[in-house]
Amino acid sequence: MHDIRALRADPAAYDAAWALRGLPAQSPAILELDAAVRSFQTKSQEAKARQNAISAEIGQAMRRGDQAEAQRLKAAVESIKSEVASDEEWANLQKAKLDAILAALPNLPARDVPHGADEHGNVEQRRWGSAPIITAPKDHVALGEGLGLMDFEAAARTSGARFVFLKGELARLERALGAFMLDIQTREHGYTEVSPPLLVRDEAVFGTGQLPKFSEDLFRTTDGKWLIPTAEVSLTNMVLGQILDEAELPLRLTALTPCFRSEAGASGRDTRGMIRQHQFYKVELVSITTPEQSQDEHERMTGCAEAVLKRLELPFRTMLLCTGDMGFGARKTYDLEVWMPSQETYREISSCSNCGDFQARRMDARCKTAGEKGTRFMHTLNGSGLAVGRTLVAVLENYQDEGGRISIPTALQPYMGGLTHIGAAS
RNA sequence: GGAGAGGUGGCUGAGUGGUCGAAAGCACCGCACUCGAAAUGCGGCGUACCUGCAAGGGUACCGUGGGUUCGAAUCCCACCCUCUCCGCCA
Repeated sequence: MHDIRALRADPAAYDAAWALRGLPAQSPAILELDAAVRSFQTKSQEAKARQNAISAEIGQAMRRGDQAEAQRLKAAVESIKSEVASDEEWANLQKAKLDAILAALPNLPARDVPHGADEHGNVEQRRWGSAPIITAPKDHVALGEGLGLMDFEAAARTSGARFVFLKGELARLERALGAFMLDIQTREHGYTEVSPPLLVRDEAVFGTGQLPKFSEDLFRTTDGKWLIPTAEVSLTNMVLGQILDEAELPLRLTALTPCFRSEAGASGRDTRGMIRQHQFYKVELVSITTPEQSQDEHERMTGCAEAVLKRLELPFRTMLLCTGDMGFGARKTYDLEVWMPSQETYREISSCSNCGDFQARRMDARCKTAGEKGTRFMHTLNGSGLAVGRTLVAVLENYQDEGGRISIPTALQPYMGGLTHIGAAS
């Protein structure tokens, strides 16, 4: 959500920032509605003040038993009443239009975000590790099915496209990865582990920005709740409507949860394999900070995500997303992309965003210093640390050998009961 | 799912149609007293928005949204949430 007062003060800056995201100028329509809202609000409030004054007089007349005077005043208030009602109705109507526009407009990019129309404008920040040398690498589907531990056909029968059954060591590998990541983030990076609700209400999904614009990307239950597309929704909304003491910040929260996405706009993309599923596990990182802390926290969080890939010895690169490729709520985003040997390319495995006060305004989540007057909106950040499904794919592909066996990354072996390989014994 | 109770300011808790944005207590802030502190006394102490150069003025908010009324924390309707008991259940 946007600060209408800041927009009023410098509409050109807003239009310029939205232009970087490919949007036409928004401020003329917004300012016109805003002016209409305020003029009718002022009118109705002034009329209401007159009405309240007369109502008080009626009270006094009734008290001293002057029925005639009371009746006279009641008649006098009639016309004011209808005036109040019509002005108020019109103000509310314009306000609703204004809110609808503001709620659907994306966050403004931070100043240091590179300009660009799409992913080609993203800028590589750093690169870690080197691609393993594998002759004729198989993709994770061939590997998983070859091991007899990955079954897309059975999943299609039970659930349709974009689902999978993992079995045996692969099911365990998924569980191991989740636990491994969670342990790193909680024990080494100071995040508090949370087990959050997977179903949330409209307010929560509005707060993080998936509603009202992106409802078609989500699954909805018959009683009107939403399956979370990421634990970001549950975790960030823990502060919905709250006022926190700044001394408590930053809040660092992490959760391992399933994520549910309809992938409505992605038909035909990544149809093969586990890259793009309706359901996947992810370890999410969320930080709630003061306005001063969020920039440093963003770098820190990105490092927390990178640490997992380093520990697993998976080659990756860190990209700074350009203005045209960022998500709705983000001011600045780093994507982590892991090397996928079968595709000979890097694929997104984590996305770390600083949302500034954008989500906090939508959630009405504020902070204050104890003893001081006034509140400020918090800053919120979220990042994957990491997407478990895609990490599993990356492990399979990067750790395969010619025979289709998978060696287990050293750091992960304790989580696999000491197992060193999946596949034929050696 | 059935029956009942209830949601008031940072907290406890009064208030069932008129000067209630809301008693009182606690907490907090300032001042006085004190060498200092405690205790005590006095004063202050919500949020958002509109308007105004400012001082100030105004509107709204007692779970949420509607309604009745000249006037609603108080009456009516719907919804949300919490608690108790019964049933069912991982």
